[in-house]
Amino acid sequence: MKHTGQQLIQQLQSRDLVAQISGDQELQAHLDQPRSVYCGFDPTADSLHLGHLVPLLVLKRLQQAGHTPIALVGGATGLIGDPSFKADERKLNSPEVIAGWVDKIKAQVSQFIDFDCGDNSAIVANNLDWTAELSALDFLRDVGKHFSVNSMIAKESVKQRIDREGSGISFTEFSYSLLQGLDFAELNKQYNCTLQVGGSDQWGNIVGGIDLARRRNQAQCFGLTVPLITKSDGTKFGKTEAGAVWLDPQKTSPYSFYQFWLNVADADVYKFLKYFTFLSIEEIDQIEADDASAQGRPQAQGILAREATALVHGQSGLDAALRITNALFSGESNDLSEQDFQQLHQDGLPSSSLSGEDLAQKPLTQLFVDAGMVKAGREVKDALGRNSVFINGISKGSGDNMSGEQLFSADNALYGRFFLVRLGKKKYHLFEL
RNA sequence: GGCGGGAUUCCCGAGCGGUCAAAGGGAUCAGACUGUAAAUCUGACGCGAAAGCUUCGGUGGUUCGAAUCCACCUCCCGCCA
Repeated sequence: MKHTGQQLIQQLQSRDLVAQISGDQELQAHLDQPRSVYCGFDPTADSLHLGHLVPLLVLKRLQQAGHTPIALVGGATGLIGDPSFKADERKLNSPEVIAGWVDKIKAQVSQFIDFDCGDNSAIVANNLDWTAELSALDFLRDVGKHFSVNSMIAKESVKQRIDREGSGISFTEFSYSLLQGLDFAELNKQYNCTLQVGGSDQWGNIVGGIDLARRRNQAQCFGLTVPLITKSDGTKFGKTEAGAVWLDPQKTSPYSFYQFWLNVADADVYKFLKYFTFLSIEEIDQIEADDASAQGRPQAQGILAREATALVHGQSGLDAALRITNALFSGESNDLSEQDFQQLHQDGLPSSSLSGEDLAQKPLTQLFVDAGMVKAGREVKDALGRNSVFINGISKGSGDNMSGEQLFSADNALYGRFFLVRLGKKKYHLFEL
């Protein structure tokens, strides 16, 4: 082992990665030996998003420390839906849809942990494997018998649903924590897994699993939760105007991903460096000290953006993101070469082509909505009203809305076919004739 | 099964026959200030370039006029069984 359990836990704590922990001293001693650790990911969409990244990285950190990570994909639990701290009952997705998502999430999770490093190579499991054939009666007798409804309804994670006027909880969702408990007991039996990691909203479910493993397997298990990620301004972490920040490059391009990190508030950036990078605490402290003593813009966001993007999208993804960023945000974008434009397109800068017909008939508002730049024409109208729409660097106003044909004529294009449109300060789109 | 309560624009939430595209807050977008931050201030915030068009769970009805009243339906919640 590279570190003692105590060192390992202290490291995590120094990064503020520990919200709750069970059996403090015992867990530390337990981790002096190589152990198996699991974290579950339910397929609630076709991709994981930033919220999943912290526990996933904790799994990686534990693997680096010599433990065996087990990534559990919730093919079964995804069919049910976790009610923990959710305000409303959620609608169920079809088994076919979930099965498709399971495959995608398995692949994503697998990027982050090492499957080829000897004794502690990672494992991916699917809880559908031990629940699909389980009969309802067996489940009620073998699992349900170990859970007390009294304690389940007392749990904070479902209290809101039980107390709150106008909401309720179905038996299906209420039973969720039994399934998760079963997962822990099952992984304990199959792989001798003794630690579960999860978000702090998972604490209730994890504790349930620890109890079940003790009762069914006479095993002592532990839980560790990572804190809920918050932002200093109180808005939800991991959202942009386009919605969630996904790990799938098809859903959130490496460029957008990079930009997300670059725009993190100063008040959050050092915290996020601890969560989302593998830089040492000393390095992060040094960055913070340097920023504090320097004037102007801190360097932390740039470091965070590069580290996180490389971690999720690899060096090539980072390179593409940097190429676009440099082209758009430093210097004159009109200086770009023809090859540069082609590269931007390949690198994933949002692009679309223009047809003569559309240009003749549609106002800019409609053209930009069609291109996916904005959700509603109103945003364009608003921006035009403030002269903050730029076509190849030239500001356009409300009067230009109807003259798309002229604005996007070949004469005005760069290299006869490219238009780089900027809406507001940061939203770019490449149009091609 | 019985009895009550509810469904409003992304979210929360007012409205209870005309003055309602619908208060207020949050989120979001644009502008100023900046550092592609934060905070603050300004504007926008159903769709539409506009004329105008379509909304307040659904379907019918009463009325000159309905988110607001009536009937039925759907879904949700609570209490009791």
